[in-house]
Amino acid sequence: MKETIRTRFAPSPTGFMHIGNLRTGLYAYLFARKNGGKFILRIEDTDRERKVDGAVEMVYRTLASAGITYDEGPDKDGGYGPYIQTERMHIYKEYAEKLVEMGGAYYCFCDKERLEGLKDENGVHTYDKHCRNLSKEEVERRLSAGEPYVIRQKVPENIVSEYEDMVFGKISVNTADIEDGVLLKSDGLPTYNFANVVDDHLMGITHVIRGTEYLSSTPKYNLIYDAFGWERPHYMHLPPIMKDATRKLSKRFGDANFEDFIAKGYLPEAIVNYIALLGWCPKDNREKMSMQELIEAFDTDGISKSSSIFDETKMRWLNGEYLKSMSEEEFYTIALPWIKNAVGEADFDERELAKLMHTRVDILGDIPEKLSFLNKFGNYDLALYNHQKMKIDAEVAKRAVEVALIALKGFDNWTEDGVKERIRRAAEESGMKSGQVMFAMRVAITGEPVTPGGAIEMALVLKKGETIRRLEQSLAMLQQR
RNA sequence: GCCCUCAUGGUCAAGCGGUUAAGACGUCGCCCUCUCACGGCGGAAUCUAGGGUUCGAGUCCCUAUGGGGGUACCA
Repeated sequence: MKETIRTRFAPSPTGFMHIGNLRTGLYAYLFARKNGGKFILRIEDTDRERKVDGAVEMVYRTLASAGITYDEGPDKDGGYGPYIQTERMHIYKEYAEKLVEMGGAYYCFCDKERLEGLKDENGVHTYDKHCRNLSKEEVERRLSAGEPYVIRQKVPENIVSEYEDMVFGKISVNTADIEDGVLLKSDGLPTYNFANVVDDHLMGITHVIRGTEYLSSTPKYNLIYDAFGWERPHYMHLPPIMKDATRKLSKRFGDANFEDFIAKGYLPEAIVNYIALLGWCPKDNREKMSMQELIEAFDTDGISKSSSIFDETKMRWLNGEYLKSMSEEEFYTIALPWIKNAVGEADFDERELAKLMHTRVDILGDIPEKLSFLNKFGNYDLALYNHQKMKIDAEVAKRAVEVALIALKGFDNWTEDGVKERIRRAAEESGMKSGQVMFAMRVAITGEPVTPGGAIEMALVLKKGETIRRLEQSLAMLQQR
């Protein structure tokens, strides 16, 4: 029987979840789901210095919002727990000692000063294996004398350690380039590397999916698996997501985290969809895909080896596609809070506003700016009336605005057809083109060069009273020039 | 320094020894049109460089260059 695939996502709770991190989790999730396996969440919180309060909750919230569900985790026991690293602390020492017994590691009593002295001209130091061959007796003696120690990995000398990465292919490193790294620190806690290997093994992880920063150190981890006599997992290393050609997306790049994008008015599905495409391409080149479609299409083959640059412009577009594919009702529901926020106390028809916004925004955060004309009207530049193609300028506009004002002042059928027809007739009667009148009217009642809709739409949204008031004010401005 | 690794338009990318080198975003132009947007149509723009291998190389090999990562009692 084929083994059940188990992948894990192991974030450190050091703040918000950034996009690169989330993508790693997403791929691990997709791979597990695609292959009918299990996806496990493990919290790696051993770095007490960088630990941030509330960050674990943030991980839960982000995954839930992104639609990434896990089968096992801190709050979902699957029999391989605990799933929080600090709760597993007792395990590592035991395994480190066991490894010493098995000959894969050794006690080291070298102090900081000695280690410092090992640095070469580049400030890089490589441990000289000073304690590697201490006699059993000496180790016992020093241990019982209470000397501080660490446990180091006993890396086999001069062999080539290699493995087959699922995206990068064969990776091989000569052990001469691998130092006898610390597995257990002098405070009795494991180093990340060691904790990772032990946890992955104990949790039955079959496929380790993580960033390329571990690509070249994986042979070292494999040697630990070997020393324990454990089966090595499969590895899938993912290239980084960059901010630009030379800089990785980092937590310092403020907007690169999930929550901020949500706050800017992005849809979680769109973010997930976009990041899925950063570094992976489905066989059929589809772009807009639901989570279910991503799961079905996901394949290791389509994963790229080179890093990719995060392009918010494209994510905006994708988000816009999601918005546009919504029904009027759906869009209204999610846009309402943003519209309310833009409109404030003023009384406008939010459904109409939602309709106007639907095809005009890529992200919900664009709404307030697009609706600013509702509550803001005052002196504007009369040059706005210049439009060559419409054959119009302020002089022509004066007549046009007057025509519109007269036509609408006593008019009560304030509907799209009603107002439109009225303006059309009035234009005709005055010998002007209806386009000219509408153009001028639109500017006259908004004071904006660009508006989310034409004169009629603006008039309907502003309602009669405000429309007339603005027409009068604009006419006065035009007459005074 | 040493080790690992990557390299197709501005960006994401397809390509798997023979292609007019896809597609998408962006950009530019046109159409639609009361501005904008939506929608439709069209254009410009890419194989880092040099050596091999081969009848033939974006595709395979080597070198250089550039980028990323590692080289910690960080993760």
